[in-house]
Amino acid sequence: MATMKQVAERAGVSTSTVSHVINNTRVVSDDVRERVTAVIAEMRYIPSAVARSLKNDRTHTIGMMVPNNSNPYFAELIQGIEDAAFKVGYNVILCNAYDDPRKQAAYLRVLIEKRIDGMILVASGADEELARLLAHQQTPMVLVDREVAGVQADFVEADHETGGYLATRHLIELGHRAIACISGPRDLPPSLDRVNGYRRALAEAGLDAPSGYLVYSNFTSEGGYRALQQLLKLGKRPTAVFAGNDLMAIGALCAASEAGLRIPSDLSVIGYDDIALASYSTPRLSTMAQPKYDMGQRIVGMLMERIMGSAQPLRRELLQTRLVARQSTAAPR
Amino acid sequence: MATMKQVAERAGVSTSTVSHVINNTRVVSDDVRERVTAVIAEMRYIPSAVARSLKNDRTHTIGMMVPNNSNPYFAELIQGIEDAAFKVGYNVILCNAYDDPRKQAAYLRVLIEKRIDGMILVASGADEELARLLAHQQTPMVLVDREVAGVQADFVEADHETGGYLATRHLIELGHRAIACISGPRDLPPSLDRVNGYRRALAEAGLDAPSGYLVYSNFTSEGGYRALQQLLKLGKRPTAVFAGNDLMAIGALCAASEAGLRIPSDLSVIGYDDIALASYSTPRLSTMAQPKYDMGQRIVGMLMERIMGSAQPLRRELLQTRLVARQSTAAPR
DNA sequence: CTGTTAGCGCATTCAT
DNA sequence: ATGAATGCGCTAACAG
Repeated sequence: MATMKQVAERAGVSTSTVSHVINNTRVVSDDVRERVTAVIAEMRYIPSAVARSLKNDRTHTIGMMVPNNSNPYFAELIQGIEDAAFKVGYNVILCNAYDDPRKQAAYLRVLIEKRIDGMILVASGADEELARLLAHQQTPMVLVDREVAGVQADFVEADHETGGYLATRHLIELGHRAIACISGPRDLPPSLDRVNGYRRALAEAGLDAPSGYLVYSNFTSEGGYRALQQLLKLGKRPTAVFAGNDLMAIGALCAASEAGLRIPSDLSVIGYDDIALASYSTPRLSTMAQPKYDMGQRIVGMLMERIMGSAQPLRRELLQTRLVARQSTAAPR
Repeated sequence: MATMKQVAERAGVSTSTVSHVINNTRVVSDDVRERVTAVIAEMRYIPSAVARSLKNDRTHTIGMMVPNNSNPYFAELIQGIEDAAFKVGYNVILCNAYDDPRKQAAYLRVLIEKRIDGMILVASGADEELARLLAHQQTPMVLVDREVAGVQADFVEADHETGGYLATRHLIELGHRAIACISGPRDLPPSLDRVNGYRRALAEAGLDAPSGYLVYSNFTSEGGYRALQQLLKLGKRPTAVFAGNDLMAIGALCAASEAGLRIPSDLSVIGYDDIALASYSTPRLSTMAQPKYDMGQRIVGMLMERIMGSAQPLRRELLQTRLVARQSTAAPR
């Protein structure tokens, strides 16, 4: 791989001149500029970002840690972020923590070694190692969806409590009174916030939910499938279900269908996230849309401000979700 | 951020000694080793991979270019790759080309600047720039699913032709004779290979497909949805459909349902990929499973061999797909 | 308008 | 068993 020195020699100029024509950072005579440019093309010289980073103390790389890239919510979020980052000249290193705090800490360490300029963290639980690494680290960072104890950083999330509230309100307004909830893991704040919204809506409407109506599962289709099977065993079946994410809602749709229930006439189901496939499930899924694209934009925007050295106080951005009523919800019979 | 030099000073040793205790690369007295280790911990020193890369000419980073991370097939593939890479001490920089050859070329250039050790490319069309960059580049690379004209590199794919053939055979064996095909874009070889397999199976069974039975669309749910609507307008409706990927199959399921058709009694649908959600569509989707995890392992394995300097001839790995019969296919009435 | 030089943080050769 | 010195490829301050 050609180096700048070789280019300089071949063009009969100094490396600093080559550097300046590449970066347009000082005046260069047309004559010389042309010659250098020609040599660069001829030798197919491509500058080394590694050397440049060492010199400049900037890698133009950000790290993105997510629990699981296979969850379409994260995949879509990542895409928005990768997109926004590319536009401002940044690349993203993707890290799947698989909800394993140890793996997450190991990754974080590697990212710091690589001297990423900034970090986007959708945390998978926090262990000591993580907290310690983060505590003494001043790498610009924005936390998404999940705060980390003891870590001071900008934070972005879509209002889960209100989302859960609005989803449940939607069901109530359709006339449902027996409304169950399939929640994500009980140790994840976003899950709990959504459940809190669900509860608030019920309380406000003077409804009460039998204890069996709230079941915790994990954020997968299988989780939703099993949870609905469990709900269907109840003596008094719910007429509507609020699922903590679309994956679970789709699993619930599947279980309902296999149990011979018609959606939405026998059972209404509403999800959360509005992943791309929610528009094409059978039937099309009603859901609370998270502004994933907007979130990606803002997350990158906030991170860039920090990277550029903004010293403003920590920010918390609370975005709003939006009800998307499709075919999986209707009035009870 | 602390540097090795600072650590050395504080520990009262030379930088070379610090380097050696960190990398365990020469004998160091227990006394000194302990002292250095203590100072490292105390100063929270974390070595710079940037400087190390400049020196060693290795970044322990690979670039991964995909058309679109939001397609679950790619998301799951990425996950396997990222997983395998992590195990051997590599990170992956994710690049979404959005089927835009120009963006792809721009990304590639950046990756080369960053001196990635290897590249995994699921190409989005090839433009001149890409070919030129690649042609004169000896970065280890493995191509996935799509070859690039003029580029010599290892290649991995799951046998699309056989996959299409087996999917169609499955339908034929169930007794279908009017079998349509919803294909992906006509400019993508994997699409065409699957169509070829479809045709071969039909021919072998002595069946012919009216021209309207083959419709090209794009690899999204919406694409499948629209394509099925189009098929349903035909005078002689098919009794079964082979969709080029699961996203399209799920879109087709949605369209069929909205048209009042029952799956699989009125219409059988088989997809391709076996994305996680295929197990939980309504009804559960029959599909050709691509060995995504295995592919990820092999892709990374091959790439690592190249990175380690293996000089063996170019390889083509053709993995096999597997029929997963679920509830969306059955005998015609 | 252009060249010389120092140094970014580290690994490694050569001495001792 | 340890240290001094060099250079990886680049940018930028300084000099002319």
